[in-house]
Amino acid sequence: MTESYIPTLREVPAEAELISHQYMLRAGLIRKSAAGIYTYLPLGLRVLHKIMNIIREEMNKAGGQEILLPIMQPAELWHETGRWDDYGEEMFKLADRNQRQFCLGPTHEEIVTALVRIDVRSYKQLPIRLYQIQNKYRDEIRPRFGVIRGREFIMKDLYSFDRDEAGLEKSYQLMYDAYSRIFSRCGLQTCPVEADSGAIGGDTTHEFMVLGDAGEALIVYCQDCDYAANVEQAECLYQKPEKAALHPLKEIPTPNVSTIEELTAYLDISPSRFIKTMIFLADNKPIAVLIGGNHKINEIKLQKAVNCTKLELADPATIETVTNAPVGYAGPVGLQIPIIVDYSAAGIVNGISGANKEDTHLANINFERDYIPTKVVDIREAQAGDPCVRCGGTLQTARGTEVGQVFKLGTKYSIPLEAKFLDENGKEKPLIMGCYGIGVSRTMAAIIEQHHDEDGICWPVSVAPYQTVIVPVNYEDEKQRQTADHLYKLLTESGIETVLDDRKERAGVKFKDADLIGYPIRITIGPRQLKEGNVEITVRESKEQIVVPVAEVHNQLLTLLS
RNA sequence: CGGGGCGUAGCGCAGUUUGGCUAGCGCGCCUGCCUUGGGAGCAGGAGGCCGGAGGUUCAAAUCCUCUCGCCCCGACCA
Repeated sequence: MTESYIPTLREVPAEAELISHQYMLRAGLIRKSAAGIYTYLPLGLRVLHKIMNIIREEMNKAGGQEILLPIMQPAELWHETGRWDDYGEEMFKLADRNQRQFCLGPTHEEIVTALVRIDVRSYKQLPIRLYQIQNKYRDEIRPRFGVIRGREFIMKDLYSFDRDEAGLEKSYQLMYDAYSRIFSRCGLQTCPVEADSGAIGGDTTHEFMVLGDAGEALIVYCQDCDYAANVEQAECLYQKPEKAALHPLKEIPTPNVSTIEELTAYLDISPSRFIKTMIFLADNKPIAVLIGGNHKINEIKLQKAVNCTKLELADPATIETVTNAPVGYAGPVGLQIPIIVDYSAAGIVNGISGANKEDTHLANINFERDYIPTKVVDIREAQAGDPCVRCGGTLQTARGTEVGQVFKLGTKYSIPLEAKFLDENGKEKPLIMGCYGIGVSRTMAAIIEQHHDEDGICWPVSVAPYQTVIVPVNYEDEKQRQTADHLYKLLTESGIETVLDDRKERAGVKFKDADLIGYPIRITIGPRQLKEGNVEITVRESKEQIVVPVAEVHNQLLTLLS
């Protein structure tokens, strides 16, 4: 260890907020090079390799074949699928000396499809499942949480090519199952959730979430069945309108009261009685969006509902032009722009919304009587307490970090890139694709989030950088040194990954570092036990200690590590 | 990109409001002594273009302008 590069830090670097980020820096696993870009130090790299090997084993078992695609990719391919522009600012773009355009691959669908179209001609060659473990580059708006959202990160991505939907279904299921095994072998508890496919595309997709408060994603899950979904995707049920007599419209003065929160307090009426009217710009054209006052708009669902490529909240000037009133007093009655109505708003009888007039709201607004909806759709964000779309049970929310995602892509890439094959009837067909990613570097952080205590990391044996650390209390002591050297040699030769802390440090320092780094097993060699020919074995996670004769250490370890 | 904050020794920070002598503290690092079961003690030491550029001033870590970087919240995203 005196010759190892394991620089631990006593103090928490100011930049790190998440536990996993702090421990990765302190335990000497990573060092930052720029925002969202990290160097892996020897211990960090060992963990990474452990995770990669688990992934490789499971991918190979599931019919995957490893390849290595280029990081630098020509722009032409991305133009063919339209993603050169669609991916937008998030892509690192560069030009060579002749001004040919390239990007640093944020993902590899284009290039792998272009590969397969060269060589695959016949249904007899299918299915094909190719994967790689490779760096990805995404110019994130905001890199954060250390390695969890980096601009350079390591991903395993597998692409499946099948002849038909049934084949895709099989590939998808194989990957789904492999992912469950991979994460469980890494010691991670994950929860697969239905998700939105974002810039990758396709219809069916699941994300594998590591649950925890630090997670960036919000998910909903059903208490009564196994339904779980990212809120980006989670559907909400249509609610039947209340049955009540319709009252005539009535203006109510609301001076300087415009937010739902203020209105609730000012009028002493529950938020669910309000119809929130928001003005958006969909491809730069204003639309009004109506939603129940106690709900939030899910912009992803909204964007799909209005089928636009750019969606943003309207600026105050636009709102004033459209509603003839300052921000905060928009309502559906009399609006001359398309009105998109969420289920939650459509069901409100005698609702309250803005009057399109400064300092005024309108009461007793009713669907179809007072405004004609352009569309009635599900565009709200699911929330705790909602009924489950599957079984009607009650939904709960939780936070999660996404460590993997599986997509059914279909022909989104094979058609524009003309990746085709001949079926047994000699008919030309596009390949049916799926893609399956695991954030490898992020997985490492997620494991720490789930396996740590106040002293440091508690690595699961399967991914620990080393399984065992030998700590002689005083390595200068002749007897201790002999025992330590003997055990180190014995264990190493028997295939147990072992570190010998031969540093000239006081025992406390060595213990602290061992706990911080999180070796699953520590063997302590001290004068007290050594007098009797014994050493102490400590299990990091449980802190359980046993005293064993030197001769039995090896056997004990085999038991503890299995 | 909007809002907030921070750049001073490897790490954590003080000093900046109110300009003023050689820029400090803790940890870490080096040497020696001592110590050796949970981040010891004593003594000595090395280490700074005070993020960068320009300006104001007799004088700038400190004031002004510009710039670069980093962190947090949001929008966006895996």
